[in-house]
Amino acid sequence: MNKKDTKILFMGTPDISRDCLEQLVNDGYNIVGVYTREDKPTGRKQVLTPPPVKEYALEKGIPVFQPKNLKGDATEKIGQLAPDLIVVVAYGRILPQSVIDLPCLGCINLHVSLLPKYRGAAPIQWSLINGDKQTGVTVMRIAAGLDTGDIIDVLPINIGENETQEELFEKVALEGKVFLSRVMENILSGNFTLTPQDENNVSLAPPLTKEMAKFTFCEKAQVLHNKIRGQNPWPGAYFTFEGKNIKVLKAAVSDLTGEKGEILSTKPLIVATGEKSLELITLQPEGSKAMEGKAWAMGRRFLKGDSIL
RNA sequence: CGCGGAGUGGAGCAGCCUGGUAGCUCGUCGGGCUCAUAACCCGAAGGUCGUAAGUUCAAAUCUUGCCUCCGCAA
Repeated sequence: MNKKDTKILFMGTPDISRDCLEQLVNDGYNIVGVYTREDKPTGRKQVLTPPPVKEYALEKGIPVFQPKNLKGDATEKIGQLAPDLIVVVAYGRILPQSVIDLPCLGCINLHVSLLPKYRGAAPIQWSLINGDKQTGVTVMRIAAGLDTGDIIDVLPINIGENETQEELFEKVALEGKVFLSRVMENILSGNFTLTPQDENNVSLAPPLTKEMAKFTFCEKAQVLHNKIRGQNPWPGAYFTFEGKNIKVLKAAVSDLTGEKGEILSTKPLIVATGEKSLELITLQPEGSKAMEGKAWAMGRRFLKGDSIL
């Protein structure tokens, strides 16, 4: 089968999905439709905002579908589009078996982790929080269940020591879409093998929550640094001080030591932790804009030796 | 009308309640000290206090409208 004749149904929601869809369009595939999540109210004004994938699809004149689920009527609707292949990138829903069985070439999914590690919604975030040195993208054949299908191909990607969630996402999207493009060609030419996932090494990457984002200076500096970069920009790791939440956007581990929570330096702002200390480079107090750590320290009139535990 | 915080020299804040000469830490510039420095000392520049109106002899400060930024929630 060649690209033009292959009818592709694309499913995805966030930015990385948009990038992959764009790649497929540029590659010349026949995208017969795009499935994405419903528009969500966002921002302070609760404005209904479409997902990135939808915006792009509409721009390109591709039909967009946003059903609440894929069962029953929705399955029938997909059948009418008669796709040869369904490509899923971070759609946010699990496909029912009835849909998986529809396309003759099957369904494939691009997942941003080295499966079977980090199955689920937030693989990038967890790889950073756990301080991994490497992540990757996996293309697999979709099976019923959460990211459980047989692996078609894998692309490892190294993680920089100070890389944030935002930066890593961008890098992974960039490399991932090219990788997807290559794997797709192999699939069309029948040039691929299926490798089952090793069930003994499965781990999950559940969605992050605000509660998890809270930290104290009792933890180790390296652990905190990983939490901070893994949760920037969302949900944003924070600590509380005088009843207010202080979000830390950027930090670095320092070798200085002291009592937990003790301010070891105000210029730059360095706070002692459970092990070593943490330089707070950029932070954002509740109700304020992001600012330099030292600026916050000046405004609060901190002195070396004060504790902010 | 979802809840809330904030707009004061380049940065972060105080002052507002109890109206009456614009303040603090930092930065910038100049000079000094030092082997040297992100350290220290001396000096200088830089602000129609978001905006409009009202009250008053007098408003950063009190009242009201408007604009902008942000946190929470979604």
